[in-house]
Amino acid sequence: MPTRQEQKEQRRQEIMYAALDLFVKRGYAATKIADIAKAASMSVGLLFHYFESKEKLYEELVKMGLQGTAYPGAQKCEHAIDFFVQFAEQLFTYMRQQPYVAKMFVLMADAQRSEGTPEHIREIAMQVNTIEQFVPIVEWGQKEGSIKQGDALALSSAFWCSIQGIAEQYAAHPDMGLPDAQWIVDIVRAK
Amino acid sequence: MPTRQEQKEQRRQEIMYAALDLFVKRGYAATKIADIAKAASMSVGLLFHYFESKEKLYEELVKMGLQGTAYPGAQKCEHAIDFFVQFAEQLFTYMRQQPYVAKMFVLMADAQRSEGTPEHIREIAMQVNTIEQFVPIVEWGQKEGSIKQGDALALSSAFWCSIQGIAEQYAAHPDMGLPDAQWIVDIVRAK
DNA sequence: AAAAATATTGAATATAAATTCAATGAACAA
DNA sequence: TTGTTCATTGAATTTATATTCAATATTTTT
Repeated sequence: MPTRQEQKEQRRQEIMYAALDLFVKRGYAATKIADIAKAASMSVGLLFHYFESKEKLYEELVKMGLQGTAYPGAQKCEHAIDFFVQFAEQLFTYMRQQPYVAKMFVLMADAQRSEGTPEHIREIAMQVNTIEQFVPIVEWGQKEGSIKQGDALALSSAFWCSIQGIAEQYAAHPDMGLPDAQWIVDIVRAK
Repeated sequence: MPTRQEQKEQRRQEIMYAALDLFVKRGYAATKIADIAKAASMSVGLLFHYFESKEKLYEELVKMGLQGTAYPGAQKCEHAIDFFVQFAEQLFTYMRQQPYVAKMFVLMADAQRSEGTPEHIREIAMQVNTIEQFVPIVEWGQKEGSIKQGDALALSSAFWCSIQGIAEQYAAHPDMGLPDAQWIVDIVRAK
């Protein structure tokens, strides 16, 4: 028998996962509190007992996304290209194992990109560094010969956006599966 | 001096472009009629003089997207890979030349994917054939040796989703530019 | 120029969705 | 056991936004 504290935490989790799923499938604005409540099998009133507003719930989700998203560093790679391989394979593995990883990935991107996002939430979402983190690694790989030539930021961006697009597809239709990570890494790989 | 018919058509266009821009930047649900009206420099009432509802406006946009999206066929390519090169380069060229191409691209994908889309609109959006159209070309290229091996549908999907992700980024931040089309084609290219 | 048709506006209304709340039930502490 | 606190509900309220409308201005037709 779980303590009341645990129960409470459990409830909050349920709400958050239900909201994450719907926010990703329909978008934040299109998702009704009533739908989230239904998905979490509870009344609207109870949902508000746990979260003071829809926006606050969104904020909590984005904060959770910020935590969970500790991407693997460029540990012990002989070649720069190996970093990208590791990165993509690890990410895809997580996504396959835990559906919420893919969803969170999409949620964070949305929060960053959409003009509809309340400013203070966008700021939180912006804290995940994304494209920029790849630039130095691309540059290293270009010197070294394992990464193709070209504007390093543009290459990083192409890689990242592709993963983004794939994550969106996967979040919406997990049944379709994820591609071979190597295929995507070929975007940056030297010929 | 334009005729009234032309004026009317002009007005409708203005509204549609304003709506396209906002739908893409914020999402359909998050976009307020009042915002569209302001972006199109007209009153809310006038907007309703031209479109009977927000949903109808959305529908018209999706129909427009269906028209405009006559993708180039696999004309006269010696190798399958050339088709993908042509396709990506042509698409990127259009996107660079006409901002609305990238926006429309994103709108259509959203309309297809989002659960929030009214069913009859989704059906219209679904008529653009996307991933499936690539499968036979991938298969041809695999026999031929110009496309890498692996599940043809998965490969097609990876290619398409990547372009999708890049288009989304570009629609939101056109200033960042588009990558070299060849980089993306490398997803499917045989080594 | 007068009449008719169309364009345009913004405030009024209707609708939809978020948020509150008073009431009830269940668990806990005494 | 009994009182107290927390969980839970759904209907009532508030707020946000789509939609309507009556009034006015402009253009076209006769």
